[in-house]
Amino acid sequence: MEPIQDKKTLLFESALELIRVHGFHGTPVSRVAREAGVAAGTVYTYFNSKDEMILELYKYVKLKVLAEVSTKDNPELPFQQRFFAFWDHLTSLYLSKPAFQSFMEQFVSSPYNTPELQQSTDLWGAWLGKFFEQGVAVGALKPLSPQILAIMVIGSVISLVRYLTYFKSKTQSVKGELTQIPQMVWDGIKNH
Amino acid sequence: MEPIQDKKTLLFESALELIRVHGFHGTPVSRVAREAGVAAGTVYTYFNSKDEMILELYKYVKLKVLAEVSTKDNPELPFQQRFFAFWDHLTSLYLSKPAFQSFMEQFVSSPYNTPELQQSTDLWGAWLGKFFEQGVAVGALKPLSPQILAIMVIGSVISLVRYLTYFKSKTQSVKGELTQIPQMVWDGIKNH
DNA sequence: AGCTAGTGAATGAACGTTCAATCAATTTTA
DNA sequence: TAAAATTGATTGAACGTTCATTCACTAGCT
Repeated sequence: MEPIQDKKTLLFESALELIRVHGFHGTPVSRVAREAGVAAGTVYTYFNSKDEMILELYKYVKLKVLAEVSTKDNPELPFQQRFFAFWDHLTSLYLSKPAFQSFMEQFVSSPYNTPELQQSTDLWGAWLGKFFEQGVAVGALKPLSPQILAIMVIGSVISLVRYLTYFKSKTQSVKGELTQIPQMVWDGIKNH
Repeated sequence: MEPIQDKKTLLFESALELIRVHGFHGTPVSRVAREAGVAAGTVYTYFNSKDEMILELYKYVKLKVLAEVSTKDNPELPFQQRFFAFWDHLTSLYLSKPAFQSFMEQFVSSPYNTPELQQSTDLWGAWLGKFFEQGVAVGALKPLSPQILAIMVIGSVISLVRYLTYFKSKTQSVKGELTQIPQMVWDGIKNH
């Protein structure tokens, strides 16, 4: 846990956790404020509206994910190794911060998300694009557009994490097999 | 389009479309009623609460998906062929009924969804399980648990459909490559 | 003193839900 | 058969609550 920097971050973290449990509509602004230790009105010195807060929260989380994954990537390594590391980092990030995963999923499937928003400058998307581009460039990946490759990979990570979240109990039997998922994805996207 | 059977179905369809556009919270019961051509109070002769309506809607949609996909499956065919047909049917169902896809995504990532609900009897999940089991049994798929295989496949379908929904314009460049996604998934899960 | 940040009670709109009244259809009675 | 009674679905105005947002006021800092 990094130290809380400013009040905005405090509000973000408070909102994240509440939204994970209760969803957007189930988390009143007043509650976000209270959990963050401030009064309801204070939220409006940092955001113009609840909607704006949620939009900024989305950008905040995306940046955090980018920071985590990009820092741990080592472009010197052979691409296959980078891929498995990437998979691992993203999966464990989501598993260790369930509020990230939950919020992102809720957000992208909500009316907050629009084609315009998705196409606006998106550092995480850009980083992903470059990552898979490099994989293609060095001949490790099938010569497909980075977007298509990202679809494959991110989709599987999300499904896997969701599965683990909803079937915590049942997973004893299949836990051993879970490590095979990145291998399968790799088999699907690798060249030859 | 099948003819509208009863008022419940009418309410379901009305709710589906409204939720697709405005989300759960953005669609008041009164609006669902109005679009269905009934008064607000009428909704409560069919459902005990808005929440209950949404839970039933979830089951309704899952059954529709199951009906569509299972009817079109032909167990006589070689498994690889069944797999590509399955992929195709599920993808085009979601693309042709955006409200299905949108509602299901919103639902599963919302607080409505619980581990208990996911583990309660689920015909669609059961059908999927059997489908992939058969693939393993005939030696077409890697010997993994059906759940794991389902994660891989469904995850990619969802990501693909979501991508197409949010990047309608950009897809000209990559559209040709999209057909390669099921092929990649197949490469990942097939035996040897 | 002046300024900024923070407070939290107050406001008003929106929403889920209720319920007395209405209506259409069906059954009973004469 | 015709009138009367019964039934149950439907209506929509009204209720109570919740919540986002505002704002007059306060606290703390320089």
